[in-house]
Amino acid sequence: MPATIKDIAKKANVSYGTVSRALNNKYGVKKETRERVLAVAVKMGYSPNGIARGLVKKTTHSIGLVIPDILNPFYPDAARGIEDNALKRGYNVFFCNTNHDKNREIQSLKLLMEKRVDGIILAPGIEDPNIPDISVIGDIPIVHICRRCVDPNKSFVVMDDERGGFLATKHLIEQGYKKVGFIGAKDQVLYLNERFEGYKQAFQKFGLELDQRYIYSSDFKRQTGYRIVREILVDGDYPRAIFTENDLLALGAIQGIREAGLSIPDDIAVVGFDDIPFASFPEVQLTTIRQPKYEMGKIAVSILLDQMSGHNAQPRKVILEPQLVVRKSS
Amino acid sequence: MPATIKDIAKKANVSYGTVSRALNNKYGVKKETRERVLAVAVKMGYSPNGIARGLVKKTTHSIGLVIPDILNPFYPDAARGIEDNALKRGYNVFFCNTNHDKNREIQSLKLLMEKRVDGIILAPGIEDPNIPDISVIGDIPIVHICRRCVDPNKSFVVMDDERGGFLATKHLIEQGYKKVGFIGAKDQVLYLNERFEGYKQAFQKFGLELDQRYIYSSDFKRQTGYRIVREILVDGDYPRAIFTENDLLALGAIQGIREAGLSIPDDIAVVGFDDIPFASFPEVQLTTIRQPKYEMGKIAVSILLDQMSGHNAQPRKVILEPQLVVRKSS
DNA sequence: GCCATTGTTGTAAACGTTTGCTATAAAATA
DNA sequence: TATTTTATAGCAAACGTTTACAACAATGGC
Repeated sequence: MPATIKDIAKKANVSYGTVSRALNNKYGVKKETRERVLAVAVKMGYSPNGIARGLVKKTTHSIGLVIPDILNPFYPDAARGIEDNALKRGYNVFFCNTNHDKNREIQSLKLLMEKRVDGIILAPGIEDPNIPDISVIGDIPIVHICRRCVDPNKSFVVMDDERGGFLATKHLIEQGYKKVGFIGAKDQVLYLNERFEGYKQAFQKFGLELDQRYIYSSDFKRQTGYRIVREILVDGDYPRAIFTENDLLALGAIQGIREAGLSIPDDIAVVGFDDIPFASFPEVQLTTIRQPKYEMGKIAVSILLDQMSGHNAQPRKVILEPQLVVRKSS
Repeated sequence: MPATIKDIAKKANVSYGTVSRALNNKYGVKKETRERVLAVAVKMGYSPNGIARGLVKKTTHSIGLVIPDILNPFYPDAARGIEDNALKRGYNVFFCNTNHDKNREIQSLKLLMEKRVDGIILAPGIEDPNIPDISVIGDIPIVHICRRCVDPNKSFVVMDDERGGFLATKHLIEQGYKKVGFIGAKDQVLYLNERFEGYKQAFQKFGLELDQRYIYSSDFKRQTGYRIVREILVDGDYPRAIFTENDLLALGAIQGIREAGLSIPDDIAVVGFDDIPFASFPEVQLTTIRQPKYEMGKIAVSILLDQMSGHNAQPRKVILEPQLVVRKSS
């Protein structure tokens, strides 16, 4: 329905090849012809058809973004870093939220492949036993964020999660806590859980014994943090400090602790991970490990664009430094 | 680079028209031929080229989503409702965040137009004097959310914001507060600010005089709510209750009030708008007006899809009911 | 005044599909 | 057996661009 290049050509009395050249500021068209064509184009409200263009140029100027949970405030921040920078370079981003559902992750990647996006940024969800099959995207450039990709040929931008876990746990131990618990996805996950590794490492470093009773398996949801804490508090046998794999879990835990009539950090200290905006609110004041979320997205885009251009395209592995932010919950 | 329909045709010894029919389960191809073709296709790892398909079918199976601020927790919720339902029907969504920047909104819409998305869901940002020009999208179906579109031919899904503002203010007045203030975007916005209207309406209904001193002009950011409150508290002349245009402003206001050593709701009561997840956290317990965010996104998608199908395509104006959620901040 | 050069424009193939039309062979009908 | 119907498959146009190549006129050098 919108005007095409041929419509313009007819109105301007030139061939449509010339129109294309005029519109794209290509060399080889007389100034006055170009101006006439342009005038006709704006008068007809011409909008180039990216689909047709994509077919011949084999590039769509769009990238795909796959994340596991848009409701986790970590991701909107990263998404913003990605979208800001993509748009700046003229790229649109296809956005896919998987709810940590592996099948949906695959489905999304397949759709992105069919859409022939020029590149993909993937924040994988929880892994599950049927090995995640990234191969559905053919050889579309991809960069992983948040989680290292085992494939040595693929780029990623991650935090040093192990160090983050270490810093958090070390902080708690140094505060004098002996019984430091962990809440996180230690089981569902096939790959190494680095934050958990860092936790264990801190114990080792300080010569403390790991107590399996205080390690609680969980997903990434606030409610789960809440539920676990309520359960262990009725038990009576609970740790005096807790390191949680993300801030949402920490917030749930804090709620559980408070509702049980205990105080933070006097009865139980809590340290989270991510530094989502809410963590800094005066009502919360959660000690946590800061991730440069926006930055992470931004870097991922520029790596991806390098990869797509073919220039500077060797796989890059970026590991960002975590930062302990001490607030009042510990 | 990926295998095309012609590659398959060659391998399977049929014409490429037949391959297309086989792949799409069209009538008119012998069962064994179809199976042979399908086998070749999976062996070659065929992925249909949506670009080429889009060119001939004039439909891309993708929709655009334009929102003003992904960092406001209201929108991820709505985005999830949109993406869930779009994906269910096989549609991908192009995601655009505008940071309340009108130029960027236009740029995003233009890009979506070039990408020839089948439909658009738009949550407009703050309006500004140079009239927002939606016409860049030609006649792509569009449905507005969060804000009513004046064009009678366009669909929208909104809350009854005026009623929401009324309910919030009424609640405060009924609690016995006489000096009820307002923080929100009363100035930058050209169109009628319905929440503010509801606020004024409540005053009228209770026969109270509106006090201009307690009406504060603001954007939608938490920091702004904080700043405004700090300013008015040093002033000394401040309202005893505040209705803010959204929850982020309320959270900022609460922080400001607490940091000034005042207590909520004893010294100042606060009511927000949106019911973002944090509002219900025990640390916050913000009284607010609930918006059915996920639902809103979901409805928008189904209206849009109707519009796109041409069936059931008359413009629909959906106005959802607000719900007052009383917590501890009032 | 002839040839080479330059600047401008037109022509047509290509991108990877879908689909209406035609062609063929087999099956059904007369 | 001759004719019509049906099932299957091939052919080619179309979608809206980009771009290599050819065509042509005007210009300049000799």
